[in-house]
Amino acid sequence: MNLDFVEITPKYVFLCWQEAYDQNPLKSSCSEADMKSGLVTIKDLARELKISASTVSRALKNHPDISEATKRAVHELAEKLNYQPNAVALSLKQRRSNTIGVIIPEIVHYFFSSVISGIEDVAYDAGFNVIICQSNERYEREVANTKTLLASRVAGVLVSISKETDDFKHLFNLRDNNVPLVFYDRIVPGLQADQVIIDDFDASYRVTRHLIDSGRKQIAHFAGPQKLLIGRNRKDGYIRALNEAGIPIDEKLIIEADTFEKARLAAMRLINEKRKFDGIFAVNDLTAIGAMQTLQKRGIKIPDEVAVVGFSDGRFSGITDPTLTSVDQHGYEMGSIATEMLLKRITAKDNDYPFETRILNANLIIRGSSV
Amino acid sequence: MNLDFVEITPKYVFLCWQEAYDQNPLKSSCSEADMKSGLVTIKDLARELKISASTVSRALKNHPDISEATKRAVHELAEKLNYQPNAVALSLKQRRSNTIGVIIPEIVHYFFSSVISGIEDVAYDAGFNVIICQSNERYEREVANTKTLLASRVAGVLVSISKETDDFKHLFNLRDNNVPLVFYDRIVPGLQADQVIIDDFDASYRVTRHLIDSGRKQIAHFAGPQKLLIGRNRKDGYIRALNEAGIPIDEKLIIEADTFEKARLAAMRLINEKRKFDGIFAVNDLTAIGAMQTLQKRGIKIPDEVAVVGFSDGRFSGITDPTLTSVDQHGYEMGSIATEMLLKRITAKDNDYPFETRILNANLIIRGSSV
DNA sequence: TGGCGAACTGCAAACGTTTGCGGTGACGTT
DNA sequence: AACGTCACCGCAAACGTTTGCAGTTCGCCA
Repeated sequence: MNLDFVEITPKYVFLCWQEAYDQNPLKSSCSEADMKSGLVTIKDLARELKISASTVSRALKNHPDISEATKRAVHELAEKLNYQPNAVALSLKQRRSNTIGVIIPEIVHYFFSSVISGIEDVAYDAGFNVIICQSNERYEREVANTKTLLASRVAGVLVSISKETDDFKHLFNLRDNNVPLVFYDRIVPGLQADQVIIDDFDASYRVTRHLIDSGRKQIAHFAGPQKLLIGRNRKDGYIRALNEAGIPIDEKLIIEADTFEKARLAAMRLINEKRKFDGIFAVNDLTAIGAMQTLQKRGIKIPDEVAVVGFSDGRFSGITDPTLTSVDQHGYEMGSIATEMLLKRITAKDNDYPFETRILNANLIIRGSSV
Repeated sequence: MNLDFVEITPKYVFLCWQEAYDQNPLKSSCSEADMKSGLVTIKDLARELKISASTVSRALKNHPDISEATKRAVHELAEKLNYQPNAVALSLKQRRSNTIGVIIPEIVHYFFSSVISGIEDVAYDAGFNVIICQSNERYEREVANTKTLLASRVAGVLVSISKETDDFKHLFNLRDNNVPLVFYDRIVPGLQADQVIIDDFDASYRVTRHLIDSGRKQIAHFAGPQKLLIGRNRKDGYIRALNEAGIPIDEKLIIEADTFEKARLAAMRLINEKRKFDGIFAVNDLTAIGAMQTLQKRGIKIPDEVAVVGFSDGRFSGITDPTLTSVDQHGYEMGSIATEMLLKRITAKDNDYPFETRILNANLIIRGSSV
């Protein structure tokens, strides 16, 4: 990490700035109440108006017991002194914060950042904050995250487990402390809980069907690791479609290759071994793009000679040439739906309705690489 | 948003799961103390051990006043009952939470999500939580975000302003309430504050120098909007390099085009108008990729006939053919450095040391499209 | 026997809210 | 004159911590 810092005042950066904005017109004519140190509190308002804190509290939320005159006075002063309710005091009182925790493997992925975006939007609309914890795919870190969230007394937690995680005590710990839990994308096998996942099997099935329907007969699959659920489900969908169409499975056309580089090598091998194939279904977009590049370099026309389909990785599919047929994983929707499910549990009076599993049907998006 | 939900129990999803994990060995032999409802508190420990809460509190942090015996007993019980300190009570007491707020335009961008990642890692190591607020590039939302963060009594705020924002009262509001502020990437003109930014001018200058040094003489610039600072700075760096090399500026070779589609059109136009050019410096990677595609479609060899350089957008540069020379914007470092600056301010006893502006030198990464 | 540290531990207040309950006038009704 | 009603407001406790200060035991020494 060799960064160079230039500690000078930037000359060219502030080329033509307006005058300094550095005078603030607000906060001019206020009494001594808010000058102590921190922010102004209900007590400050009460002292100023010579009424009790309870009255101020009630007035602020328009409780019917309070006279119009008092309400007006309170609201006016609150406005003037720029009163901001102290959420942490409230959280303490209610024994729960209006914050939901998110445990996420790695933010820096299009899919996961879309999920966060969906979470954030829904939570925001419901008046909830979200605190984000990255596990960085580490089990230890994930455990620490649950402790942090527990300490913050979050109202609920959304979690997608790390690749390392195969012990779930920390999650049970959350549940045992009555913290509602919703899993998204990477769920915990066998744990009774709300969860929302993608129907990988169905999506892969439809991808393969699409290739078959457009006349392809020898379809290769660049598969993901078979120890991962998504790897298995995607391969199974592919096989199912082939079976249904009466196309025999050719094991030589199924290659475990889930990265850009591996895909290039795999495609190279297929060509060098002179295997016949007229379609490739890759387990993710990067893999598909790697394959495409190799094919094109060998002069193979896409989609005329070989159709290529990817899976999900976000922003890439639109910028390849030809554009890449792929599957939309609906990260944003996954995040927003998971959050809705969580909020439902949080606000439910009796929390013992059955757990729900939502399976999102990923959309096949047909682009130039397959038609 | 037409999503199909399959509400059935997934048949194929749980193919070969192990037995249900759904028994939790913990939380078996505990007294009635933690059975009330919420989590176990210091008071619970105190009641159980028949000592005062103060003693428990002190014992937990190994205060020298407390006897070894008591400490041991407390720690043991805390462990047994799985005591988790209540961070919100602490926050209330300290009149400040150990949380830092982040205001970010849009999470779903490689650059910004890297920034978050950097923030999260540093904050985590310092024992701070981060609560994320997306402005979605909206002024209104940004204002609401500051209110939220103020209500949560965050210890400090990291902010990158939205594209809409040109009124900064809400930020002054934060500052007036003694909330330390650090700006990253999108700073506020003229506001005295800590900030960390990228040296766009220098990076562009070096990009252009690189093209010149490798023998290019007619270099086009696909520019960003000139009302944005980054647009101007990047163009200025380009011009400076040309000037220094004694190459005359050809206004016809400077085209405002900052999207994939606009770049394709712009490249098309250059070709159709039969302009001579042997290099393109694009204001971002997508633009560069759009240009590359058009060139390649017209049979122009990259980099032999025309060199192409992009700027920063993350994951794309490695997967094009040829791979794209670009500039690494160091999002992660920007996030971590900004967080370090913020933490320094938060923990400083006297907070009136001068504001600091850190300018990160973006790295030029030379790849296949320019050599 | 009284005094004096030393070694522990507890009391109580505070952080900023919310809320059940009780109180105080004013006014109208018997 | 006594009572009830109504509208409005305040008391106090609670949420879970921390911390200055004030005890309360000791043992020890003079």
